Order: sequence, then C-alpha cells, then structure tokens
Amino acid sequence: MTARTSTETARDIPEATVARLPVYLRALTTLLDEGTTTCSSEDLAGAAGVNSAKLRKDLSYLGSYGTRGVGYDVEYLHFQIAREIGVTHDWPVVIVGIGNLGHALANFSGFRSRGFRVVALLDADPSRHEEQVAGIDVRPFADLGEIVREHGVAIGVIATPAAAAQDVTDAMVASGITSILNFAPAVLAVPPGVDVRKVDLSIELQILAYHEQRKAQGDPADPSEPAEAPEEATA
Amino acid sequence: MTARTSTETARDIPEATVARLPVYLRALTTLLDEGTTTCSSEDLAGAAGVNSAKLRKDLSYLGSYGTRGVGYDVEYLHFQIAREIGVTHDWPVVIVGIGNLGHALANFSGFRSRGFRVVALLDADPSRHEEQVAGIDVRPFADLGEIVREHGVAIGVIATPAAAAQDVTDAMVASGITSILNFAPAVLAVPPGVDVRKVDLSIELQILAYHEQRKAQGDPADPSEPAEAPEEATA
DNA sequence: AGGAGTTTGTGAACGTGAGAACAAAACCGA
DNA sequence: TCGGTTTTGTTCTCACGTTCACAAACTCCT
Repeated sequence: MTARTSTETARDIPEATVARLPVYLRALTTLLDEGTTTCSSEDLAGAAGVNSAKLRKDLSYLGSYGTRGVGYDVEYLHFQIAREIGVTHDWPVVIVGIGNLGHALANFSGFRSRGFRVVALLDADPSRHEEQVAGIDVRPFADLGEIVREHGVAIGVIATPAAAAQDVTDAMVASGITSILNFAPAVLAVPPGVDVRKVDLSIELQILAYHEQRKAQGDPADPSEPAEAPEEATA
Repeated sequence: MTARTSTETARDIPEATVARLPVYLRALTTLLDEGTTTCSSEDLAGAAGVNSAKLRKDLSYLGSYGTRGVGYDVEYLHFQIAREIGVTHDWPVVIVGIGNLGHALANFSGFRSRGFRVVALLDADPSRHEEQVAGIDVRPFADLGEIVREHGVAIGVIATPAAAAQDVTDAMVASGITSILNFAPAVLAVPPGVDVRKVDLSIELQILAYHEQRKAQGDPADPSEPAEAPEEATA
C-alpha cells in the first residue's frame, strides 16, 4: 500500500474498478440481508460474478479492509465501498422527458434504496404539466435552473427523444449539472468537467446480434464461443 | 490486411470495436437522412464521438471499404456494417416482465428500425394476460418454449424483478435462447455458449456519483477532471 | 509456544486497447 | 503524363486491465 498523506481515502482508482464497485456493493447488500457477517474474497467474487483475484485487487485500491486468514466483515466493507462511491447520503436527481422510459425511471424503486432521490420530473410538453408520476409533479422544462439551484442537483437524467437531447444537455450544463445519464440515442457534446454516461438499448441488442450471428454462421457445432462471461449465480 | 480464405468477412473483431460498430451505424443513418453520400473518417468520427484514428482502425477490421484520398461511401459503408453486425434482417425478440420497464421497452420504437422485432411479451402474473401492450398480447410465461420454437427466437430480454431473473434465465436457456439482455439487478448464471449483457440504472448512477463526489471533495477548483469523454455533437 | 492451515494484498507477466505517425493509394490540375 | 494533395490502412509504442502466483499475516489446534 502506498503512503497515505491524510486519513482520507486513496486517490486514482482505475475506471474499470469504479465500474465494479457498485456490483460489489449490491452483492454485499444481499449478503447482509441473508444475515452473513463475514465473507471471503472467493464468496464475494462468486456473488458478484467476477474473478476473486480481480476482486481483491479492486478492494486493495480502497485500502486494507480485510483480515488475512479470515476474510471481510460484510457490514464494514459495505460501508467502506458506499463511502468511496459516495452513496452514504442521497443524491438529488432530475429526470427530463416523461415518455414511456421517463415513466419507468420515475417509478423505479431502486433509486431511493441505492443513494438517489428524484427531486423533479421535467417535460417540455405543457399538456403533461397536470400529471403526477410516482407521486412527483411533472413540471415545465423551463423550471430546470430553479430546481437545480434549490436542491443542489448535480446529476441529470435525459429520457427525451434524440432530437431534444443536445438542447436538454446544454440547459443542464448551464444550470450547473455536471453529471448526465443519457438514455437518448445521440452523442452529446459537453464542456470539460462534465461527465456523460450513455445507456443505449439498441446498441446492446446489436452487440448481442453480432455474437448471435457468429454463433449461427460460424459452424453448426461452434468451437470458439466459450460464453463471453460465464457468471455465477446470486439472486 | 491479412489473407482472407473465402469471400466471407474477416474473423475475430475485437470486442471494443464490436461495441462501437452500432454507434457508427447510427451515425451513418443520420448522414444518410441528411442526404450525405460520402464522408471522411474525420467526419464520421466526429458524428460518432470518437477519435478518427480509432474509427479507421475499427473499420479496417471489416475490410477495406474506403477509398484513399476520398473517404467512405455512406450508403455502402452503412450496409457493410449492418451486414457485419447482422441486422440486415430483423431478429425476433421476446420480452419477459411487463412492469414499468417492460412497458417502456415494448413501446420502444427503436426496435423495429434497428433490426429487431418483438414477437412476444410474457409475464407470470395471470392478471396481465388480458392486456395488450404496444399492440402485442401479453402471454403466460409458460408459453415461452412454444413461442421461441415457433419464431426461432435467439434473443431474450429480462425486465423482471431481480428475484425472478435467474428462473427466467434458466427457462430461456432451456427453450433455446442463446443471447440475453438483462435489466434486472442480478448476476445471472448461464452455461457456456450463452451471452449475457447487463443494463443497470443504479450502477450507472453510482459511477456518476463517484466522479461527482471526487469533483466536489477534491478541491473547489479541481485540476484533474478533464471530462471522462469530451464528445462531439451529432443530433 | 509453535506449527499447520487460510486468506489477504501485491508484484510481475501477459493480453488488449488507444493514439500517433506514416507509407500507400487514390484524385486533381496542368 | 506527372507532381501535389488528400485520405485511408497499418505499424509501432504506450497505457491500461486481467490473471497468476506467492509472501505476509492472521487463526486455530496441539
């Protein structure tokens, strides 16, 4: 372990590790619910569907939270990862675009339990402003700035059609949002310092289709397709 | 370019490239709609939000479809990528779990236009079997095998709660499905030869939260956060 | 107290991906 | 026909991520 200047956490965790920490967190939550108090890296790796060596290396970036010969304390490790990710308190989030997807997102119960709180639903269509979705009023898109200021929102979710996505992005950035989760099938331009993550159903399906095609056309009995990720069971 | 044994496409395209091909395909569709007939790697890279060198290298895995000094024929390249991915014809798809998310997926218009066709909506809850969603009947989960056989379905989408995901997976695999897109927050166990891709809203948000926390706590004026992916505009 | 058995944390080897740079190949104008 | 210009396809190098393998450190049993 490299020298730590203060009592704070270590810096520069690899991006690939950051992407797995939420998976570990969820696996730990499951273990907690089952009443498990201690687990080995092998146990947790199995529950998270990864290699145990990779899991240990990932956790080592956070610090030495395990005990050799014993394993990890489930509750303690859960807290440490939650703290590292920053979900020990809830993050306020706004959702823009209350179509089919926006409805589903607004109703998504996992928000609250996983460190997020929807503070506003926004839509440009005035005919929707009467609605209430998941107990939250749908408000005019023009209110974005006010809402962001009022609640200190840093994270925005875009669930609009592609054509509107860039305009929504620009307005979000202007109002002070610095992290965007984009469900619209469009490439967004953002200034430095703003993070964008993209979730795209069509792309995921097309990646599957590519592999599916390979399986079919390669050979009826295909030799070279050992399952992209042979995972272990959890739920 | 390495020797090609037959007239078929080259083998073993890197996974990272496969994941970007759908992005290029979409960018090309946009260019087609705009009436553009030819584009340079720089143009297309801009529209897709990637480095032009990376784009050229990606395309080189498919073959030499460009012309030096000129660029790429938009329509021709679009077809070649579509063929490589395997979306020149529609893939039949089943969706299991018609909750909020299932509804949104069933209504998603991008399916049809991007090489997929929803042939069935399945739900275990009998009270939903009267419903029609997006013009498609909701059918009992028990009909899965029959539907898969009848339509030759290879791709399944899981939009159930986490607790049901593994059972649904097992039934899908048993019925002959070999590619699964999983929206449930659970790690799925599948036999070799079956591909699983996972889409997880909570994980994406938590990754954003991590970076957001770093921006905030690091320093008010943060030196080391040059925007994860400074993308170019398209839509 | 001491040795056997476990399990973590990490150093080192390996594989994959990204980006710079350039040669090869096309077009264009004289 | 020939040189200049443009743009692709490819090679090379570097950085990142994964996996192996093992020393360090802890528990348990005698």
